[in-house]
Amino acid sequence: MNRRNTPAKKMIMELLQAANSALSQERIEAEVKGVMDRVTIYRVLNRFCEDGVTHKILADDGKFYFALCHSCEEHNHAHDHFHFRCLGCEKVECLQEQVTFTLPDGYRLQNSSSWITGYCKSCA
Amino acid sequence: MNRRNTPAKKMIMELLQAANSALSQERIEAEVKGVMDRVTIYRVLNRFCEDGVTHKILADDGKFYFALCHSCEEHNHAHDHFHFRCLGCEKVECLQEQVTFTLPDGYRLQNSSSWITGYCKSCA
DNA sequence: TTATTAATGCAATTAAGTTGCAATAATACG
DNA sequence: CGTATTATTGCAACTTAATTGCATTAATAA
Repeated sequence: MNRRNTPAKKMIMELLQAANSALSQERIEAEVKGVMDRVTIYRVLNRFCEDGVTHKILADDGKFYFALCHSCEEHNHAHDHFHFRCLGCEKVECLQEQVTFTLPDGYRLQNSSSWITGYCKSCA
Repeated sequence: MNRRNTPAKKMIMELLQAANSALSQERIEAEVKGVMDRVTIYRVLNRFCEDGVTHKILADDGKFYFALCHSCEEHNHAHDHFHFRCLGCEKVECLQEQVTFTLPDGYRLQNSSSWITGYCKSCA
């Protein structure tokens, strides 16, 4: 199952790199308008995730956002920071701010996900 | 538009009170099995929200969970705590643990939502 | 006891994402 | 370079969670 280098894949990768933030399928679809099918975008993004070059996070708007893995170790994506979703430009970014908490006694942690919405510097 | 006291409404309210945690429509539907329509459950729950007796929160599984308002002031629901969703019993509960963070300069806060998944004391 | 209209049930729709399948096109190999 | 292999694509159809339209039912005010 060797991956192939297709125009769709290249274009989506470029968008992710240029954005320097997490993008939703919806957003990418808007950017590539008509160049490729809706489903292709989903499939390319999910393949990126399988390959560990991106990860997807479910935002507090119920949609998935895809971002390039930078500080993610293989199959252990770093998510212990807050995610910010701008209601203006709709960009999603990772904040420096770490998420910290202590679980009640006897609880076992599996995952955590913290979202902040508002307006980013340029949109405020 | 005066509200009426229907069996559906009563039953759902009792479930919410008994649960002492946030419930999804799915969960409520399972509990009332066949007594009322799926859509009715959604409508009752959403009316509760309109009336300020419950609030709904979108969990990190993409589903809405409804909980009675206790420490919520009118139209200003208190959410500055972590929410815990148990992967075993599927219960959602509010933790004591407060969510704290400082936004980068120039950012404006609108809302925040923090979720932790794992196994609660009885399921661990 | 009846009239008003909120609430319900059922079918259909929306939104985000996934799946099946035949057609297309990267790429490995002779 | 030409061909075979099979990953990738596009289109239609499906899934899941939730909402909407509309005719019918049933709280409740009179």
